Amino acid sequence: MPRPRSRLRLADVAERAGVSLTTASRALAGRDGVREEVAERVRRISRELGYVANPHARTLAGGTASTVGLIVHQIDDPYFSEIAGGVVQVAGERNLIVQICHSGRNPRNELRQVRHLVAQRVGVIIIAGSGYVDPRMEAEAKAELSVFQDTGGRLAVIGRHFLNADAVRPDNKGGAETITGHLLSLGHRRIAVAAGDLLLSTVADRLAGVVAALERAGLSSPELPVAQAEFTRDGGRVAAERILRDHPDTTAIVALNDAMAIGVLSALRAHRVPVPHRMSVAGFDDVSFAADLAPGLTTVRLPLAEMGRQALSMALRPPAARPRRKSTGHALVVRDSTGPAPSQ
Amino acid sequence: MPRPRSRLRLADVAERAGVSLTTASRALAGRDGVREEVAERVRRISRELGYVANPHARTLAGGTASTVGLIVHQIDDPYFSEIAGGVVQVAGERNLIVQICHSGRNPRNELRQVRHLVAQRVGVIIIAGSGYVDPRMEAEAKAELSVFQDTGGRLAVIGRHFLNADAVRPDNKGGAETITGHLLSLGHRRIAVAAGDLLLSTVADRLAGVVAALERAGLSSPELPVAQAEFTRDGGRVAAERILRDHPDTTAIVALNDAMAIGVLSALRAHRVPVPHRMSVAGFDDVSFAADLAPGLTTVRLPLAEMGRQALSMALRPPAARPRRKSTGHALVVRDSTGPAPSQ
DNA sequence: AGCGCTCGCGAAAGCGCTTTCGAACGGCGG
DNA sequence: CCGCCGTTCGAAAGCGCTTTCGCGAGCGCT
Repeated sequence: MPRPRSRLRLADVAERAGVSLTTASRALAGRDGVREEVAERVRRISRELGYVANPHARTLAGGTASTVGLIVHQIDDPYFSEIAGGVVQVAGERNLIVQICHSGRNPRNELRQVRHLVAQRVGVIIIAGSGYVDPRMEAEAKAELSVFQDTGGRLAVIGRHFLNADAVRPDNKGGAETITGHLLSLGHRRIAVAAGDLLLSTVADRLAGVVAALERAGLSSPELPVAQAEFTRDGGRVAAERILRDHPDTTAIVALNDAMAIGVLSALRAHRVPVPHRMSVAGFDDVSFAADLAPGLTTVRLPLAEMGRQALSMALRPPAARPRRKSTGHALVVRDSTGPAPSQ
Repeated sequence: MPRPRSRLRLADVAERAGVSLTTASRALAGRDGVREEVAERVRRISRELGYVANPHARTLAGGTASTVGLIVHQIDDPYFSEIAGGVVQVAGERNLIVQICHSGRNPRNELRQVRHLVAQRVGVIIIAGSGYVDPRMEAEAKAELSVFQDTGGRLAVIGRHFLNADAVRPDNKGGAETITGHLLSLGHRRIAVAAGDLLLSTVADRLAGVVAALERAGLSSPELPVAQAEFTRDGGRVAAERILRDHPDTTAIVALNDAMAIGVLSALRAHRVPVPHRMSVAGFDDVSFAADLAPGLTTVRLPLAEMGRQALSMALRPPAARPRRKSTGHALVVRDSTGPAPSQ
């Protein structure tokens, strides 16, 4: 589909302002070497004409696009959509454009998306969501991203480890310790975990937190029942079924994210297991509607939107000598899905 | 941040293949005028070298970017993130890039985003979410979008009216009639509505459906209590408060989307109004976690992800003479938030 | 053999912008 | 009054790609 020539070029603005293309460019870019009076005139004319630069031309000439690539596992997962909300907000304020890609929790796919973004010459890449402990994939992605950084690209990651990248890191281990401690203090001793793929670093970290809390309480962790399934609502359902079957005397389930917790609650409802009287359920993330579930979900609050905002803000700051780390706080949010352990 | 020259140019591929730039370009684009044997060689070399075209150069030279712009009110609203999920999925399959913008339900902002996308030379724009009945704004946006279409851009809208655009249209009126009918059949007569901004076409359409159902049942609609507030969870809370205060004998509230329904439920819980025994609540959209609320939300199911998929697929098909319309089905989903009207 | 075709390919002209390099100008000291 | 410098601006060279135009070769035809 052939498009007619662009509607309004910088040359048009320059002509109207009675200056050269060069001067117009400099004026609008705020470069110096242009008398303030002239610059102002160019800006005014540009505004009057409604001129908007062609970003492709700009990128081609200049090197880097004013675009940020955001890689999430799945945008319709509230965890990611809330993070994305934060990213899009900051981007909007700075007139940047956000490109969204799904990695679908698939390392190969993620690599592909990274390649895509690099080919696009985006200026910033933000990767949200856990990395894979799978070393081979991780290595390939790392290689690709290092090239990206070496050529001036800015990288920030949320909730995963990555050498040389600015990182926003929720305290997964600490949060898991906190919530496990909450259950212990309610008297629970037979605790089970609904976990996602253990190769996901987030899952591994949170699980480590649960184990740490149990050990600190003097409970031997080797026998900790860990039901591994997808890190989603359906996975939570599956995990809960398995726990009910294999460890029927469990009194509390820690789901390693809210999505799984929802699945767990749903499975428990199907099995007519009263929550929290017979079984306590805890989640992690505090996605926006955790409060509205039946029953309200006790969980660990992570400032998701804020994390997205911080990631982009960090990436946008001039590159530091050493990668920045921003640890986010977490807070225990007690609602109705947890209660005292049944007195047996 | 100056970037070194691109890693690999089409010229490099052409040289290695022993053909001219022109031929290489044609070969990779699948244009004819190049012997199959030569084309195959170019493709092979390109693959071996891992060549990826610079999309900005391509756009600049060619006219249109292989990018789709998606305008949503707010990406962390499940209604939109589920739609976005569908769009991103189809885009991923076709190697397109999705750019997300927030309009924040603000007409002026939406216009700004449209301008931005047009300036970006995106090939496709998808606008999700209701339009504004505000004629002035709408007119400006229409002008902008018409230019976009005239210059070969493809436009699709979801859930709003727009001349000349392919559209995916949930049956807002019909769905609202259905759910109102459900409440009527449960014996409710004093029904109130929690509505968003009436200037939003979605709100207007759904409200019309409620009114139509009531009129068909012989109930005079002029006295229908309509509490207008933001089209969000908070708005739902506000609307519920107002309904409880001004129309204390109401037995059922129709919220015009699930977000408001959640707010309504939350307000009712705060006021200790038992749902559904004292008050039935119905929503609209069936966002993914409506089933997990307390109590499970009776609502109208819209195939949100599918709507996103359809919108992009439609926009990608070669332009038709007349704009395409795709009406989506809807289904009443009865859960626990609605029940028989209290016997007074 | 000579003519006009078609077919396959390459040279070159942009697309709209940024940036380098050099020109013009005015002010200054010598 | 001349030369030098700093400042302000413009001409032009790309950035990497697509596309128009034209050339030359090979074909069938008269």
